Amino acid sequence: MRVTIEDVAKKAGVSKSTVSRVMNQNYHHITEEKRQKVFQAIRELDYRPNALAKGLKQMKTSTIGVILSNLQNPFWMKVLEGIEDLCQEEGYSLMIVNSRDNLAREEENVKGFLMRQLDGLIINPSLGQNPVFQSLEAYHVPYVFLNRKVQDIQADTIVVDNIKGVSLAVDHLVGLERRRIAVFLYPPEGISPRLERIEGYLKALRANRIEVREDWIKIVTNREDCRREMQVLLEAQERPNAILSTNNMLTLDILESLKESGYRVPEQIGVVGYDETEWSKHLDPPLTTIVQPAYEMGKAAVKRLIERIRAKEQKVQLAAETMELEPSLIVRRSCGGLGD
Amino acid sequence: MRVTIEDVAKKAGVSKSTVSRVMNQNYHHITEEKRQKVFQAIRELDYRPNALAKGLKQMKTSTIGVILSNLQNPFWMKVLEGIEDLCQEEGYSLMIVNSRDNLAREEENVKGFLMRQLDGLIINPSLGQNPVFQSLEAYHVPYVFLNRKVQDIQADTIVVDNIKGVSLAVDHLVGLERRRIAVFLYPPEGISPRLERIEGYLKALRANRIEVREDWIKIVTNREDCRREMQVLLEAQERPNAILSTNNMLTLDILESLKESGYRVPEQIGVVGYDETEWSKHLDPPLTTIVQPAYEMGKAAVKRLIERIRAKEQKVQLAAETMELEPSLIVRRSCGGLGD
DNA sequence: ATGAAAGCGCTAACAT
DNA sequence: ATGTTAGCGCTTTCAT
Repeated sequence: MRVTIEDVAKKAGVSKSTVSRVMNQNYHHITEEKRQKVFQAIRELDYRPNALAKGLKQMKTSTIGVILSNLQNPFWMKVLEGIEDLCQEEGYSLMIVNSRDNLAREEENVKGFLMRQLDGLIINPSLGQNPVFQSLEAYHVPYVFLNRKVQDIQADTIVVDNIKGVSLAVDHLVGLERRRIAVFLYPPEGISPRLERIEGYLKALRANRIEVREDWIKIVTNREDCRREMQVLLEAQERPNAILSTNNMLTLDILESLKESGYRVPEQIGVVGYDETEWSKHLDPPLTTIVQPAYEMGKAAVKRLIERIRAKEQKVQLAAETMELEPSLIVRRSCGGLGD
Repeated sequence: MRVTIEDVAKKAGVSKSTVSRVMNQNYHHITEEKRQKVFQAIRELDYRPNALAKGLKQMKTSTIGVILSNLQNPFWMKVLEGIEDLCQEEGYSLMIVNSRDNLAREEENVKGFLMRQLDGLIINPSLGQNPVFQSLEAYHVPYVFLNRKVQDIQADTIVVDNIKGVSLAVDHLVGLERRRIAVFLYPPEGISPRLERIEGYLKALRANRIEVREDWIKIVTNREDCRREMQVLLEAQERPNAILSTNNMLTLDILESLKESGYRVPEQIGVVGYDETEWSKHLDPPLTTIVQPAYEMGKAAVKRLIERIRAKEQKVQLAAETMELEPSLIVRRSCGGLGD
């Protein structure tokens, strides 16, 4: 059988409560002698308290659930690192799941977390609207949304300023006399960062007095699509001299499509990527990217979530907040102009 | 308050047991009428059973814990995908943690999982020996090791044939008349894949009647180190004409060091990487890599783990097994010879 | 076919 | 300072 608190109590010759108190540092005036006995028994039996029983009794699990929409994307791994670091510091364990941008999976994940009585949730929502999010409110579970804003739900949300990010890139390109800028993105589908990036693109062009060309806004769903659209773009009479990518996976497809078409970067066409990764500097050519503060984003989410958990414990209301972080730009060689 | 089984029972006008039976499809001859009532109550109250209570009672959680040593490495994300897919199919939830190759963190993680009464563990061990692994045996928790063999512990282990992997690479290089092969690796420190890859290197050289040069075996710990060792290598009188990397992160550092030294790949020196990634084909030049079947590895681990969980339930013994998967080679341009 | 009740392992209020 | 006990929410045996 498994070792329980009862076994420890017997071995130490004390009651369960005493063991419990020792375990939880409630040294409610416990004699040093008994304390030592308990410690010894715990060690000898290699006792580990049953977290289920403890959680059931205390109505809290000291565990935070994280639902990410895409674990393959290294951006999220950086975010996760921030989450992990702060959680560890604050004494929370983590339960991480991957919704893979799939509504059904996301719903499963939320339900699973709800049943497990997690203390709080950090969610990078798959798509605009998942009905299951309503349950979050009904269940009074503290939660924070990451990166994507969810319509019709008043909730804490940590985002990065996408308008600013894109404008950083556009201004950089314009500074290099590359004013003929096409943009590639995945289908917006109501997903806030995508919408905002396209909005930022339009705004930035306008600010630079560049006319918008609808046919230079390329919405693609996969590699094939990207390749096809790239061909259309490059075979047209008027060609862009720069491409703005809005996603780091998409950037790889763009680079590949360009390479296949025999286009040289940056000589014939410049490329700006979104999200800095380990390999950005190793691409051919090294990539100029818009950097989002991923690690900080993770930390910010945990910080806010813990505030919310505490507020709930103390039964105080907290208004929903949107926290916006600042992106920046790393200039490498993919847009030329750096004397190479 | 939270909705409990009692609330559902009251609302449906039945006992808790009946609700429980309906929930768990133990339709132990329950009248259709009551069943419907229960379903309705569940729906109206948006009831979700408390997993802690359920787990406590049933002594199982239907949850598998995964301890990975490095979430930053995309190789592990692929493994994770395999794990996720099979777990979902088999009705298990997942709890994923990141030990970051840190013994203390790993110990915390194992203990946490033990306390949470998870049904089984999949562990990519940080280092050769973690004393906490002894607890796994003592607690009779089913577990499987991934990728790294742990000494002195008889346990199921899923690995990839590293000797074969390296020999694939060496033979490829030799076929391209690149017989002067240096190898880079992280400090072996008793970590089996590292030891095996270096062993494979020695074996493969011998098989090709190439003399081993100790000074071409470079053990590095980080980027700086890699850069320094690369300089030593390239400034020597006799220089290698190929480099074998043994890790995908290390490959990036190698490429960077080479670039800094002004060396052209593959013209002056060929490079083979370990582990295929999204970006391998986008590197400069596109990278020839040894591919490990990551997804299959994840699936294999879960498959074996579930066998073990079942065996435990039925109280049958299972002998520890080591399952070895086969690597392969993707040839691109980083070793030249492909008519470019 | 269904309900009553015990009990999983723990904590915390209450008693001493 | 420490022990006794009730109870967290569920499943499951045992009655009926």
